[in-house]
Amino acid sequence: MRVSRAQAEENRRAVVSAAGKLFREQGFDGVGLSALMKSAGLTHGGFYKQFASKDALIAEACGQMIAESVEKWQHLCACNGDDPLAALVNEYLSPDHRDRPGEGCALAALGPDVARHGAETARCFESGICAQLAAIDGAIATSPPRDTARSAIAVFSTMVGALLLARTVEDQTLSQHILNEATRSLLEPGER
Amino acid sequence: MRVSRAQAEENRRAVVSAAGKLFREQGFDGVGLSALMKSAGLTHGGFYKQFASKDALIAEACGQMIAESVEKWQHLCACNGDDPLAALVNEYLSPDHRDRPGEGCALAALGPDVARHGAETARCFESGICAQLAAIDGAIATSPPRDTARSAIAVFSTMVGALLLARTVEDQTLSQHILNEATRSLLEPGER
DNA sequence: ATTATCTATAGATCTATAGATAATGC
DNA sequence: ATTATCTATAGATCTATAGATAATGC
Repeated sequence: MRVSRAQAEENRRAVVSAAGKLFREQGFDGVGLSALMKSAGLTHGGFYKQFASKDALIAEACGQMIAESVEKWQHLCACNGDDPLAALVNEYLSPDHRDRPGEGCALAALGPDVARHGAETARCFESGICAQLAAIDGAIATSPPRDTARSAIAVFSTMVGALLLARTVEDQTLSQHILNEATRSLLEPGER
Repeated sequence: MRVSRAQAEENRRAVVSAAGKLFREQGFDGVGLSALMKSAGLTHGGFYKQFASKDALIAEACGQMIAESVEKWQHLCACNGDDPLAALVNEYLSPDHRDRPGEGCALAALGPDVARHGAETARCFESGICAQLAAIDGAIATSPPRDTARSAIAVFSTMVGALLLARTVEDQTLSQHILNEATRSLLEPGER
């Protein structure tokens, strides 16, 4: 039943990865350790050899998700030097991102869960938010001027809020309209 | 042990009201029926004489929360005829609203929970969102022109997203900065 | 010999139900 | 007599732990 040290480490990574997906889809309280371990191909008994508690896994999964998001944003900016802001906004407000919360922005999927949880996960999200704000600041400076020159905080707020609205609404037409309208308001060209 | 019909109806309202507060504070999955009934001054055994299931209560509590929000928004607009948009934004992005999710916007507190839940609660939120968008549309038309003439969807998205960010962040200074910056971007005066 | 994972289980909590109780309302 | 609420409990699930098992790694 024992596996090699390398395999064990990969198993551990698989658990953290499965946790990231399942938490975003169903919330911290919506996933039990049994289902979680099963989703990583293991049984629940082995959990506590890898993690001190469910909260410890939550903290680690959050760190992982945040790191991935920030990296993805920086990559998007680097690959779209002529208009990085458009790249970020179009990606973030795409139907694909809306429909796959398990692989998307942890803040939009778990924000309220994090606010209810301990300070450790909150601080983790905070550093991610700051990094994403910095990415937007950089993107604004590099991108062509818009009609409505807005701060990074205003841009990010609009993005997160629009995604939340589009996910909450049932009517697909309205949902798409929200994404389109938010995108338009963030990217409409200016005269300067 | 039995109470009068009027009292029973008031007890029922107390349960729905307590549910609205506790759900917003701790999420649908974070509150058990036992704690919920206790918070309304009753024992858990009586729950199923009043509600068909926990899901039924969730749907009813959501309807109640949405109705209260919409009414509050309309009242705010009616009482601030000279600049209803400023009234809405200042209220929504106030530290008080940020710090009391149990009495605040259900969308910001429960958006992801609703998206994970059944279609019934989602439709309930959808009608509330439409009503709030209509209120913003009316407010924009009545309020003085802003530098950045934006659609109701963009304004609402920024409001919801900023509240979510301000609640997630741990650092109080940053949290306040988010609220201030979003408010400024939504209300800075225009020339027209 | 060590240890990653497994099966089994403890103790708590959750949703839901059953039957008892006692005050209302006809 | 009806019924709103109570106590008690069933059955499922949740976090966490204990001890068994079998393959790794020295």
